Amino acid sequence: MRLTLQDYISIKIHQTDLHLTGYIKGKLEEFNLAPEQNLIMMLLWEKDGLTQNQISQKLQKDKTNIARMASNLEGKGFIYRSHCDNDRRAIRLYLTPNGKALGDKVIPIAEEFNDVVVKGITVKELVQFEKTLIKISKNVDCLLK
Amino acid sequence: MRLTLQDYISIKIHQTDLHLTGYIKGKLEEFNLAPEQNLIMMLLWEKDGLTQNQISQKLQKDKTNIARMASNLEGKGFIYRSHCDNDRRAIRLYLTPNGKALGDKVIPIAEEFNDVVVKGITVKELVQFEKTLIKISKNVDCLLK
DNA sequence: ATTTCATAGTTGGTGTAACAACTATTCATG
DNA sequence: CATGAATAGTTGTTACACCAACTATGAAAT
Repeated sequence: MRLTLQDYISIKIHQTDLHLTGYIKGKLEEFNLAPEQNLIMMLLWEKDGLTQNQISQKLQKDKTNIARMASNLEGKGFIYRSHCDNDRRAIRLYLTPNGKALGDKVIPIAEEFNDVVVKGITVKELVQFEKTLIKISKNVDCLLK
Repeated sequence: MRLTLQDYISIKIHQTDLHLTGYIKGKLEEFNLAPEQNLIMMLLWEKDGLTQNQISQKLQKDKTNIARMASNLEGKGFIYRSHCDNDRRAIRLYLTPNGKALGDKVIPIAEEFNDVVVKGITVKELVQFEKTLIKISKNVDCLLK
């Protein structure tokens, strides 16, 4: 029996992800911050001065994406980049005063966003959901070895 | 208490989606077919001659994306485009012999992909997972009104 | 110390997504 | 049937995601 597109769980996940991204994109628009750029900022608000490589690992993103997003954030005046003294290859990202100030406005929005997302979902349900997500991730990760 | 990035369910969904996309991308590479292009092909293998607008609705994608992907698929020789006789605005997509032949090879891979994704997950667990996904989608959809 | 390998980052290219502005056709209404 | 609204598609722009190929720097090994 042939599957229709709607039978593929991967497609449902993909479409949900697009909904989520679209939603948060709208929320962040007024701050001139794109969703993935915001993730870098979230890391820096937590710990300033991370290298691009550290950010790349934490966000599980390609280093090329981080480089371009960092360049973009620098252009917007939220961060500046400076070569690391110990290792001249590495570049550390530091918040500008503007970037620091932005956190006070954006962090509450991020937390409120999460509240909206999980509304009407019990803790138990969410935990089970995350378990299934992890199973799915692991099922396809085996390719990478 | 401040959330770390890993506490955001949306980020977990996003990263799982990226894993899935990366996996299927690898599987389809040898056929010169990108993941989202494949979705259009899946629809056409099911029912040939759909308009771009119909495809756009079925895939819940922006019409601009469909237009460009269709143009791409035409360039690869898998489909051809032809203005609809009843409505000169609309463009129908038709499989070429090459495109038809591709289905015999790719459809089994798509179904095998789904098998891999849901491996070790019970039907009950999957149903619950989908319910939660829908809840999450609905929670952010309210913005659109 | 020199060669070699590994690591951090950049650049170029392709493939999605989403939005705005545009053309061309069709429909709806007076 | 003429005008305006709606619809189908295209083009341009921005932001990711990923790959390959590149530079620069650092580390390891003989």
